[in-house]
Amino acid sequence: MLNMEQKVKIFKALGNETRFKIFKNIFTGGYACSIDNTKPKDDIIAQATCVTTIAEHFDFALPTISRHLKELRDADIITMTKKSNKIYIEPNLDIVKELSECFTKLVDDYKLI
Amino acid sequence: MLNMEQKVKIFKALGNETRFKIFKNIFTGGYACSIDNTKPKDDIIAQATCVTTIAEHFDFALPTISRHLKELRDADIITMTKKSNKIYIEPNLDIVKELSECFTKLVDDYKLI
DNA sequence: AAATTATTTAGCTATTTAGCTAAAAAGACT
DNA sequence: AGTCTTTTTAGCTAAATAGCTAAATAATTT
Repeated sequence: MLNMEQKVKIFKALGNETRFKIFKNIFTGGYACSIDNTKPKDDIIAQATCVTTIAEHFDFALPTISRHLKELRDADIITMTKKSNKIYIEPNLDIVKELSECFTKLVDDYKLI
Repeated sequence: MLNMEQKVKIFKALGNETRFKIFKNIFTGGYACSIDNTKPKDDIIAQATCVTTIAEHFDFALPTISRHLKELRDADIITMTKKSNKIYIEPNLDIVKELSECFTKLVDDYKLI
């Protein structure tokens, strides 16, 4: 279960327009499933999400995007996997699922008060 | 439906330890259901959540708590209702529910990719 | 009308954040 | 070895944030 500190970190990470958009892009970009574990490791599609690919969708300098990605990774809502000199990025479904359950529980529990 | 700007605002509001704790306190404090609309207006319990009551749970000055509450209200995740010279505070269940559904949808949709 | 209670506003300071450019690091390719 | 690609680190600045105290506002009570 996510502790409070982890939750606050996630909210802080998503509480910035640029990072929110990056996160959304990673989640819904279509090319996001670059290296998921159910596939053989060398099955990486051409447009797989790496830092540069993501940065192309934004009007900020590459290091800025790199820093934002670091923050999303520190909050554990994305994963970054190095393969050769690129870094492949995916959403961390498990954590997002946990967060989702937190909210569901919060709302459900409140109905009992 | 919550638009992006609203979501970012909510995340920013919850992405601070103090505000997160305040929010949690409002949600789970037990005295939170002070003036819900299903009850007659004068049925306000003695310990109903008002700014001072909340502030008592924290080691920060009252104006600091007041500002944090304003931010939670601006993010629309709590309501603040003035009655005589006190302000009664409650979670905004509708918005929290919407947020909850967002996450559920995000996770569910991703499974289809 | 004066005092008390509850809350916000104003104005300050220290810290953090978000952006930038330039340079460094780590691999891969020729 | 040298070059190209990908990403991070360093170091800077402007703006935002989170805390404080003192003062203002608004309503109630005496």
